[in-house]
Amino acid sequence: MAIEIRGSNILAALENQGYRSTLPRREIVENLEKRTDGFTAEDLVRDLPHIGRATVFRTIKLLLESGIICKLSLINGEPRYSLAHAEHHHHTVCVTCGTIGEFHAGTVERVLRLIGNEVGGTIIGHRIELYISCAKCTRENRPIPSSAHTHIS
Amino acid sequence: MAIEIRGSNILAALENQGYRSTLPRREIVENLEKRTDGFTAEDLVRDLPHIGRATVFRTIKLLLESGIICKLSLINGEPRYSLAHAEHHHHTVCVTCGTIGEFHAGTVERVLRLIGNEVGGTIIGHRIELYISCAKCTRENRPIPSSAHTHIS
DNA sequence: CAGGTTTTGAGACAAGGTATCTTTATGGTA
DNA sequence: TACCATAAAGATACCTTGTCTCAAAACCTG
Repeated sequence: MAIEIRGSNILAALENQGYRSTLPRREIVENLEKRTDGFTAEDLVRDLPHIGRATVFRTIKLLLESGIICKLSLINGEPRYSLAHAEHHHHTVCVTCGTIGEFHAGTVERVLRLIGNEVGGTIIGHRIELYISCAKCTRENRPIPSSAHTHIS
Repeated sequence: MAIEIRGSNILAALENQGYRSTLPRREIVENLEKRTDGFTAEDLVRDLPHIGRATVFRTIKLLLESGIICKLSLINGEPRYSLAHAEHHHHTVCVTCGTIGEFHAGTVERVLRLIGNEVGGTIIGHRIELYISCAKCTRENRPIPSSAHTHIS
């Protein structure tokens, strides 16, 4: 039931922006609402083989622009999408199992704003990803890929 | 002269890691040292047509792993490389002209460390990009592409 | 300068995404 | 409810950013 409500919310959000509620869009939204972790565009393509690849990508773009999903990078740069649970937030990404979490930190935002002012010009926004080995992977002693360290600034 | 010295430093760094100092590598290093802003792999390929594309990408990888250059994302996700001027730092990226700057903020690092601890697990690293309209673009009233706002979390 | 190892270049391949073009679905309206 | 203008879908070609393979060339060391 909760899912039903959520689904209609997302579609309603799209409709409010002037987009039509079509069958492919409904199926894509329904599919990604079942997901509790990051996913790729190809995941959706595989799951919904009767929907064209282009449509999947177009819908992803729409959902990104509406802030319903976010796009983020694994430590090696691979893209992942994830449902947005909060208004403004960033992601923790486990480098070994790929699990994605959300966090928000006012302090970081404030500091970035200060830096932006120092640099001069106008702040548009920022991108932050925090790479971790998650609690579970750490507990299970899952090895950190050595390549991990070469990927981050 | 300064460039000469720098060039040999970079090549020396590669040699210290067991890599050979070859003509293509020397030319690539020389080329990217002339650059004062972000560049793409294709920029190098175009500039050095007698060097194979694979070699350019292989050398970029080497330089990334040695921390000599960094890889970052424009606001739309397009990759850019830039010479690393400081040990650990992040980048400001102008969304209108693409100019790239560096900054370092201990506060941000500290806060991210705290967040990592809260989440549990082990911190591996982070990625931060601060998107701005740089001082020059702001002064000249260069319009922010509206798409800019749809690309950031 | 011979020999073993690294590196290169050419080109095929792969992932992730966009553009184009024709056909189909949708939603408003008579 | 049927009609119509328009938005969206599907198929497919294409693009960008890389990576892989494999034979040939370049390096270094003795």
